[in-house]
Amino acid sequence: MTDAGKNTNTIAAQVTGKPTLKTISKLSGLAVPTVSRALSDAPDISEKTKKKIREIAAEIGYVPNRAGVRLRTGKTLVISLILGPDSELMPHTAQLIGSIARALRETPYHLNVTPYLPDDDPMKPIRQIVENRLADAVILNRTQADDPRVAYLLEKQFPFATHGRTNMSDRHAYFDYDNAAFGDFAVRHLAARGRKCIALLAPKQDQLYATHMIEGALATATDCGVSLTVLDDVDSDARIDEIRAAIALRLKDNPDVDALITASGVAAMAAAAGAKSAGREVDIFGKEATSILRFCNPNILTLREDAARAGAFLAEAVVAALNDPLGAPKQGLQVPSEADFNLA
Amino acid sequence: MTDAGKNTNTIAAQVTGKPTLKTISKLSGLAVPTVSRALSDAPDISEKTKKKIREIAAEIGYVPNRAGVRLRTGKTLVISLILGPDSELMPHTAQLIGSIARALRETPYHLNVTPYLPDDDPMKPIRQIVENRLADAVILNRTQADDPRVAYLLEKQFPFATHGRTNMSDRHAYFDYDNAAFGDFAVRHLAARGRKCIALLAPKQDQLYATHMIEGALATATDCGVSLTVLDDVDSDARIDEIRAAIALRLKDNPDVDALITASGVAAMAAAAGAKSAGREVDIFGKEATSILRFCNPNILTLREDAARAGAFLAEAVVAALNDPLGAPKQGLQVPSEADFNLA
DNA sequence: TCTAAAAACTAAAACGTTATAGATTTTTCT
DNA sequence: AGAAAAATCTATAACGTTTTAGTTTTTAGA
Repeated sequence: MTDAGKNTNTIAAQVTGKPTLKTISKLSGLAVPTVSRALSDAPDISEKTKKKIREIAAEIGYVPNRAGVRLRTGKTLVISLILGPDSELMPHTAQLIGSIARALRETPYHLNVTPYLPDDDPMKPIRQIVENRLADAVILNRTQADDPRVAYLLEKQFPFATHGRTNMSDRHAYFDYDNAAFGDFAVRHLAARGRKCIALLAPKQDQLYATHMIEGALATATDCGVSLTVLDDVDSDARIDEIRAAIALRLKDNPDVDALITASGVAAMAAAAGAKSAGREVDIFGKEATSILRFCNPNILTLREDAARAGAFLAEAVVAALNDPLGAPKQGLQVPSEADFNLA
Repeated sequence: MTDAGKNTNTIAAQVTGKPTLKTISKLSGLAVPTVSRALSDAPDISEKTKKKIREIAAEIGYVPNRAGVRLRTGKTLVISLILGPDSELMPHTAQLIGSIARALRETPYHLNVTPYLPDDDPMKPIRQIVENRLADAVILNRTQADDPRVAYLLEKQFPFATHGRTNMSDRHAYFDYDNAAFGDFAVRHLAARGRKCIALLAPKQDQLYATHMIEGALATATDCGVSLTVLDDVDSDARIDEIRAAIALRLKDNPDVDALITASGVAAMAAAAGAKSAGREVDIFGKEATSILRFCNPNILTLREDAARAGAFLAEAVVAALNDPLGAPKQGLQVPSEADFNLA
């Protein structure tokens, strides 16, 4: 009744099924390519036409069919996050994933998770993605200094960004925690608390983050006039019980150590337990994602690593690389600040 | 030199670019649709032809182009995991994601992560996926008893599986932790330790998992002859400091309580802190994902919730639903066992 | 006013797949 | 052997998009 007098119903009402370019084409009387070019703001379409087409598209809620785009252009509109088995155990991985996915919502890209197993070749998922064009870009979660995946992606000129630096970092987008600044901060703080003999827990493998941490810590230790030992045969990525046992042993070997710096919250916890079992009273300074340690073991000093920020940055970096393949890769560091610090 | 005498190079060597059905068609002398039907094991292709085509496909490493399939069939080969903002804070979310993705590797499906924000309408991502066919199925991470997303998906007959039961659970695939058994286990264990007056920490909202926990705990409490109080105005999902404060208050109100059951590891930790600040000596029994509490606070009793198993199950369940839409939905419960138990 | 140039639009083709309907070959039956 | 039936294969078309190479229309220039 209400619109009985009108001979033109709303455009939207005339549409049945999911709208396509063809729908808009019929509605506007213009050819399909014209509609396509209008929506992509091509220069050879008049402003008047563009406006009309955009209006119709908005009214009927046109959304491009991804399969069509993908088939025609070869672009997948997918960004793949490569997840190693250790990633799943890191407390901040979920935040990383969530924040990447959330940032990508502002873009046409969707986030895809590609896992590999401990006994898998880490190259396999990457190669599959590149060779079968399963994604337009990838994000690597935990990189090593000399990461073969990074070398491969660089060689193939496949867009990517990494969480963690590598030896090839000048050539790719990354986000990393500033572990040198962390080392500095930790040593400075421990020195201010009157500690004189600090030990730093480093992984067995030659990891770049450990290198940075050690560099930062060593420089500041010299500065502050405290001693710094690197316990470099303890694997921070090892199981918590192993770390505890190793720490206890090391403390016995180093009777003067009165403070410990660790690379993760889990290691900090293990260190606290190890110190306790060795009957030693030491300060522990760790880096953690959740700031739950403050609660669980208030004697542990921590700096918070912001996974959400990392994810948002990586998403932006990788999209920037896609939009401008020749531009300089976006690189970010989270410099720890007082605000990230959990006082004991 | 080595193969100079051969007039037939390997087939693979003749192929340039990414192989398609057309490539196989040319190589085999058969029409493209024949190749397609052979690879999909259609009944009207001879075994001899199938064998030949499969061999060629294997040799040149043919992988179907997803865009082609998607455009033609409407199938996306994507399964989407819906991630709420709270999911990111749960310690087992990363494991859940990883295990789903890993299980899907055995299938043609890829895992896609779709997040929503605290102030977003939780229905929005679901509606987008269903309306724009962005995935063939979805997995919901944390469901409420009366989840509107579940109602919507059921109405639309869109395939899905949930992590956590709902009021409509008989009609959809799910995996859940058996919280009734957890309640039973916890009460039984605490009673065996000589505790007489147990309090159970339940969320403010009417959550199904809490209902189950309470049911299980109550029944067993009667059985064991211990008293059980439900502290039902404490939100287990609240911030850790709030829980601590609330617990401390509640303990003062209930001077006889000598044990606490919580739904999560975080809550258990908060409860431990609350008990301490109230100057009370109580047993804490919680459910956790990482079994790190045993290390961090060895006084907390926990049962381990296996997120990896949940993920694997959900992946299988959702693929089963896609393969057989009319079949009975797959439903799984993780029944806690002694093996999952961390002794104090 | 007529022509040349610029602007605005369109026709056709292609990306890789699969469904439908039809064509060919082979087998079976009388 | 010939016809009918069964088995096997193929031609065509379509999914929705964008690119290329036009074609038509408008504007500018003389």
